[in-house]
Amino acid sequence: MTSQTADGGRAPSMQDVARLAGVSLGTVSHALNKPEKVSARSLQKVLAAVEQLGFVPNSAARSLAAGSSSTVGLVLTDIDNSLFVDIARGAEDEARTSGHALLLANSDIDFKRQESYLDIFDEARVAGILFTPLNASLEGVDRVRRHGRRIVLVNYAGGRQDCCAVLSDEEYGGYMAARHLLELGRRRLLFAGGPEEFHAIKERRNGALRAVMEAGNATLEIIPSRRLKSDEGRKIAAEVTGRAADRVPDGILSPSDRIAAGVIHELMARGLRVPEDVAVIGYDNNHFATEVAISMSTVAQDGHSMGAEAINLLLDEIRNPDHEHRVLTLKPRLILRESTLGPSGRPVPEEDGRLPLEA
Amino acid sequence: MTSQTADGGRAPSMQDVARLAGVSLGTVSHALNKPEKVSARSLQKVLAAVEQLGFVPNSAARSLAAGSSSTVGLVLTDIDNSLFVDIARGAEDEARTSGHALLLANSDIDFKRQESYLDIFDEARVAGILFTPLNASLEGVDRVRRHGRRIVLVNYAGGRQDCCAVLSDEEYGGYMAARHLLELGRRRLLFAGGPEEFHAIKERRNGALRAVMEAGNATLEIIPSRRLKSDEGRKIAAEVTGRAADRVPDGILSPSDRIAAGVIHELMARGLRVPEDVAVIGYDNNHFATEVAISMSTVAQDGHSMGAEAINLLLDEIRNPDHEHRVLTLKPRLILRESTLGPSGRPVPEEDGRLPLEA
DNA sequence: CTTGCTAATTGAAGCGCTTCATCTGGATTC
DNA sequence: GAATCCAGATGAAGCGCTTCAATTAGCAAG
Repeated sequence: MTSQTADGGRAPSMQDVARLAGVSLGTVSHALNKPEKVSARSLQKVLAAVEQLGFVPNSAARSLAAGSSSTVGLVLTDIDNSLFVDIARGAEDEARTSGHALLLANSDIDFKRQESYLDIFDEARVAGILFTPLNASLEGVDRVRRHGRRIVLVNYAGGRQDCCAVLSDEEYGGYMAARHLLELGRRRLLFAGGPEEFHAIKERRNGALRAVMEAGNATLEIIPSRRLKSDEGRKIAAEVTGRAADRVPDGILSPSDRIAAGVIHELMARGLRVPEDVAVIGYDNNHFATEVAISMSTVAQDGHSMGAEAINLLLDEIRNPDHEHRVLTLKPRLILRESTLGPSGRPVPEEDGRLPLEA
Repeated sequence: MTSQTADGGRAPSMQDVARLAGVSLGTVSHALNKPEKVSARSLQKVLAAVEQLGFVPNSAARSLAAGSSSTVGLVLTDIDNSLFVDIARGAEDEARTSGHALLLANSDIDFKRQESYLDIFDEARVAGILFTPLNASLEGVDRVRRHGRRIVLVNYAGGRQDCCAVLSDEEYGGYMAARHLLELGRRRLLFAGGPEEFHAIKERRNGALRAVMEAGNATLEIIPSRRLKSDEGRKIAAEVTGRAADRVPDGILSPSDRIAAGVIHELMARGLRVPEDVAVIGYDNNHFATEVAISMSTVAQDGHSMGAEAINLLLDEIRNPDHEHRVLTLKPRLILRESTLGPSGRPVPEEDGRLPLEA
């Protein structure tokens, strides 16, 4: 309770604590880090002194002396995308249970920032780094690994097998989405939007294609777009509704919820019924997916698990001397809502029998 | 280019660089930190050695020796709310221009996490902390300040004048929103949703009340809700549309875009026209505010400026010996879209003559 | 009362850097 | 050519902690 204002400016050090408690420096350190190695009496005295001085350990000194710190750094691509928010939460929860703090850095889809934050964590000698890289390049990964830093890739790995990674099965997600539309009886499918140079989007498209091929009697049209925003969806919806009736798609899947939201709203504005006339399904289960005019079916990647698993891989790499790198690929889940099922809109069991999670 | 794998495991230190470059330790340090104090020849040699060894400075050692680090910590309340995302971006941009890195920590609306991250930044002896506190308590602020840590409050300050803060004028935001509805000729206003114990929400309500009082011939009904999610909005909309025609509000303002989105969608689902029958305005200009069925009018707090200004206050506190604490209160902006203006929906100049920004 | 052992405690070495007082050597001046 | 300077370079002292070898205290057994 009692703690004194910084007299003399300097924050109290362990030395000060030791003096006040009448024990040696080493004992204070032990008392704070491995209390079981210290007599109850000393422990008592040390804690009292800590309290009285308002002592806060200096983590710079600690990690300098110990050779490494206990915080984990997470370099995020885009804090505005709820997938990454979920990843951060999952990582944070898991890190916390093992006594590690998680610090975030947001690269904001900027390659140079991404690299610079990698370096900052590297310089800070963090216990490890979780990294959701941009497509572009993984050179930063090699750089920090050369310095002995441990790093786990999340959400994208560019095919690397030489470090741990947690991925989402994008191809399968696209497959499930298309297959769901096909099972609803839709045959003229449209894959709406997305820049093809993104690995994830290409995969989702491939998955959709596979489902359509399997079905045999269906078609998949593909209209790419440059960005992933909702106006692209509106534009695409406007275009296809202008067509002859037999060329209007009856099922639309989009690699992003934003685009899907644009599609849905534009279709409705033009008098088409969703899902009766056109069923629409998005991707990502963004946190706003239920705030749309009609709640949106989508493919959910379990960001929380991705973050948590990534931490586990990292901890194994840290603690286990004969650690072997592993790449975990998590299956996404279908989440069915009104935009494909209609107002009855309650979730139905998905393929493998589990109930999809409600957001 | 050439850099060698960690032989011997140990990362190369400045000592190693000095040896290889054939200069002293001190010279290496100078070359790296204040190159102008060093001859061109030494600089050359040092940089070459750094390159060859793949040397990365140890920031723990640096901040231990220097007494403080150059990173700034930002403790965020809720990474899922785009206001905080904007604050983070603004802070990050501004910090970067002055050579400070910004590390984020997400308390996820959890008081204990919030306090623990405050401590982590405190222990790391960061240059300063930006803090968006929960209502609950500001005791962590006092704790870290006692240790000499500098801290700037963002978005909420609980009336404190003894530290720097950047706030948003919530009362004025509520006032503007209500006043806008009144200027559209609406007279039966409804303030929809929000837990009243939140300071910001109470303020917004007070502002709305003030506008209605000023108008004289209008009424403001208030229906609180426990949470800020869209289903609360749907519930409220469902309730009021069930009423006798002359008791249905013709203008609804909500302290959150989520609630407003629920209101809009439910009204439309029940056959009411927005904005012809009921004009609706939200609050926060969340990033999904344009992904709604009809784009949503809202009150925008300029998170980016809040973050940037907070960094500036912090830097002044760090650098300026006769710094004085200041509380900055930023005015929010009205952003007018279809949900109050109708399909013409283009932005009109706001009160002070500036054009509202499009999201 | 010894002896032997373990549990606690101690103090010093060192982690990798910054900084400051000190020293060096070449250019400048008279 | 001696005296004066000053940019540059140097090396040691510490920053606050962890850790380890060495020491001491505490206690049961003989």
